[in-house]
Amino acid sequence: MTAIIENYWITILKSLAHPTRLQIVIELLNGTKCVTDIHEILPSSQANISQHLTVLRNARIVDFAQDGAQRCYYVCRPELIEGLLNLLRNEQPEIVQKKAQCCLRNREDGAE
Amino acid sequence: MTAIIENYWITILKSLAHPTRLQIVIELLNGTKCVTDIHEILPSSQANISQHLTVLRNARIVDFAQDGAQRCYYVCRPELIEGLLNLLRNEQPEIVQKKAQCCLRNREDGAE
DNA sequence: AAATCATATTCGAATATTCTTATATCAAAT
DNA sequence: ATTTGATATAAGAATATTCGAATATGATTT
Repeated sequence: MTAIIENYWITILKSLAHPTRLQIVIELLNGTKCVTDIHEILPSSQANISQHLTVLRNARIVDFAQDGAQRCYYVCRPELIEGLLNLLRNEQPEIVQKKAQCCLRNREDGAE
Repeated sequence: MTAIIENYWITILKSLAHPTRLQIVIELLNGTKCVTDIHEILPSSQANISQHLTVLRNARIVDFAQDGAQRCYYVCRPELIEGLLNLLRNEQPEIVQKKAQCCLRNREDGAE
């Protein structure tokens, strides 16, 4: 099983790796919101919120339903996003390996 | 339950949101490796690998055990990283909301 | 102590991201 | 048709990230 990295994994991770965008996503998990709603909750400008929503939409993390002049944004892959957030919330203790022998480079007794 | 974003969530997400770094982490999940090992697997320069390892280490995603002149790197929060990767691997279908009414802005009948 | 192997750091250029300002689009109401 | 409310886009400055080249550090061997 070779380690395959899909390009869109990077896209998803990049999209979430910004405070405002992560906050937007968290807010949307609590319920569909239009741009003005989000603008009222977060301290960013309307244009900036809109730009971030475009990034999230390109990453297929959010989508919207048009309602008149409004666009009601929602998280279109809630399981993925909630799963990621849950993992981040469950801060686990770090493993410490005191001694590790990772490879046999430069060892006389290196078998094979 | 307010939506709290921890700074280190962003740090973790940012660290993983780079092809080389994500690849490094995936390789390390398969077993501890020193810098030269990683250098032999990935197409980046030694200096660059080292730089990326520093980023991952600052995010507390990897750590190393010194073994002579070598540094054997390993993923120090494997549950977190494997969890994230598993979520990314399980591509889930996107939800489509045809009609959404996200807020009662500008509606006569808007109750409360 | 000099040479060598393994790894890290510094510097700087190239590139990408972010945010602000201004403007454009588009639907609904007047 | 004009205005208004809601949202998007364009342009550009400010900032951050990335990576190569050169060099430094530190452990091991000779």
